[in-house]
Amino acid sequence: MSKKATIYDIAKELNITAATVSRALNNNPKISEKTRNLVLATATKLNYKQNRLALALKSGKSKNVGVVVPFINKNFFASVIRGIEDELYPKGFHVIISQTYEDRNREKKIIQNLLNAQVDGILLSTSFTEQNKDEFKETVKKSTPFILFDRVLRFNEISTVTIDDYQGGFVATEHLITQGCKKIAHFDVDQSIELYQHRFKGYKDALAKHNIPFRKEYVISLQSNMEAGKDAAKTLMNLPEPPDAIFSSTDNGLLGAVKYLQSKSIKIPEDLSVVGFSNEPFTQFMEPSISSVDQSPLEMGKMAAKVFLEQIENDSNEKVQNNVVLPAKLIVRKSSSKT
Amino acid sequence: MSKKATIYDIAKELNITAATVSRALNNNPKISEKTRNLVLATATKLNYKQNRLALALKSGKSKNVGVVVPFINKNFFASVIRGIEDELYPKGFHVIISQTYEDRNREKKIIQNLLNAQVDGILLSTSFTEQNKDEFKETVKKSTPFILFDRVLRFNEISTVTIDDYQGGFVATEHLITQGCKKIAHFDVDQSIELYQHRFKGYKDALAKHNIPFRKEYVISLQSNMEAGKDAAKTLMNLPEPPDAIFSSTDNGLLGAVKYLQSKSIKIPEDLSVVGFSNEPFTQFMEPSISSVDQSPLEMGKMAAKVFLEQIENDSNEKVQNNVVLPAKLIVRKSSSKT
DNA sequence: TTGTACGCGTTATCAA
DNA sequence: TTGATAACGCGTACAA
Repeated sequence: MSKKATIYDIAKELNITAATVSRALNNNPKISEKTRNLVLATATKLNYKQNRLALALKSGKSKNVGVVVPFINKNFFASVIRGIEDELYPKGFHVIISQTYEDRNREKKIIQNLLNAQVDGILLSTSFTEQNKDEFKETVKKSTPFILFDRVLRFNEISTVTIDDYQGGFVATEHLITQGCKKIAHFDVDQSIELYQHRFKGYKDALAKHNIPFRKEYVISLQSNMEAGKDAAKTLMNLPEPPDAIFSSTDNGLLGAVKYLQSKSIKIPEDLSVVGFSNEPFTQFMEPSISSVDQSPLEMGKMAAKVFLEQIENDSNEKVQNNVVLPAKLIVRKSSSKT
Repeated sequence: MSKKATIYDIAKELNITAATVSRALNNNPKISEKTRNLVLATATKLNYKQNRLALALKSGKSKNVGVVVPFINKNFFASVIRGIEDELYPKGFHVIISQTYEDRNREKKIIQNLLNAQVDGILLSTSFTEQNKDEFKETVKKSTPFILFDRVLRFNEISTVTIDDYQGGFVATEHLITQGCKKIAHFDVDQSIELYQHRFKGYKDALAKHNIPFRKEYVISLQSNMEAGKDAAKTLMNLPEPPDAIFSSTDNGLLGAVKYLQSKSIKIPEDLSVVGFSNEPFTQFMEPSISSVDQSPLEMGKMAAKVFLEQIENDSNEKVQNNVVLPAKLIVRKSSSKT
């Protein structure tokens, strides 16, 4: 058996026609029990396997979905993908992975590419921002369903899955206040990205609720990496009145800050309490362990997949838009537990 | 433009035939410059995009490769996948991800599934072991190229990409000896998996080279998780003569051990030095930071992809078997630096 | 240089 | 109940 068996091979074997074989294989009622069994028997005998490509071409459904993220090997995205896979694989879908490196041009190419591959849908965490929303819109105006997750842009026709970043920012900040902190700084990343806007707003509103004045010198925008975090911490501590807490929208930035503070013998949480965002794995193993807001990536992936499934079931005539917001859970650890 | 444009649409537009359009699009020399430009112009005008499915069915090449790993959201595998993607995407391949959860039955189904999808190759880290090598062989005896990486089984016709686990085990152990450790324990995981055999052998040979007697009570087999690591450390420390070092084949197991040792106020590295394996991200952020053997997952992914590419270029008549062994790099950190 | 005709593997429609 | 035929979108011998 050099070549793969087709329905023609099994038709020839039984002196019937391929159409009949196809019917037998697909549980079509219009066929005699006898020939069906015959077909099934020779199918296994010839080790026949359905060719998904042919089926896809014929049906117009490839049973593939594209998943596009900035980086595959970041814990958060890897876990989201896992959630998507978990949900979609049992339904017979294959997941095609691509990464953008946060490069918008690359993202456009990737989307085009996936569309050419006739994927049945695209789940993506975009690197486009409010500034280039229109450009993004152009590459998306297709009949193929798009689901945006985590890093999203809002359009009337496109479903999104996010966590409640506002609530996350609010709860984290309020927690620090409850611990007795009064001078709470904030690490922001990029206000042209919705989720950072929301975290920032949560922070501000929590301060306001507790009558703590907002000070703009306590807010630093930084890249999401250790070096930037170090610099930011340094800047803060050189202030005439340094903060007694940091709520960071990025765990990675916070990591750098913590390392810097420890090098300066500033005690965490006694001298300064910190809470991060993302619940990166390292946060729980550090000394002290770092409090962080969990984004439940697995659930987010599953939810994105579910929204996609609903979308393609719903007689595609009218698009159902669905904006799911998952809860954000603050995980309190030593870095913000003074008692 | 509700429907996607095909070559027929653009043919009709120009009153030529689809064949001519196809030629123009594929840089076929047998065509006049004039019609080519005409075709190209209307192609962009109609927003034509090649249907990969049809091409795949026609050519027998789907330009998809399957990647199968135990878990997507483990740092090591996520990074391998990233390496594969980095290498394959520029060559026009799409990467289809699947995870087995270390379930052999699931792995078999996944492979079948990918084969039905007509992937051009499968790169996988298998959950089959020496004991069920034959069963694995059966599901693989296909014309589709298979590349095994990290967790491999050896067959004459199948290429593999691994790191030098033996060398990793050897160097890690010798490093501990150099640091003055004389009673070096070993955390093993599963001797039916080749890579753990090799690490174990490296450990033993390093001891032998330095005339340190091998003690079998110093070797513990455990699951790759924190709880198991805790128990293992406890067992070791309750020995009449507890070790002064641990070389662990698993970072995760070692993590549990370190936590246990610290809870017992055993100082690392002063009282006991440790070296792990995998260079998991958390190892560098812990206090003390943990020495570990790096597996260069990115390179492994790239290499697996390269081996695959060679394989399909080579006029598939004779299979080229290629067993690549990447170097293992010991990363020395505080947990094994006494000076 | 261009057109005609066919096949890749399936399924769906119509006839028998 | 089964067979013949067309169609999905593309590339490519072969003929013109």
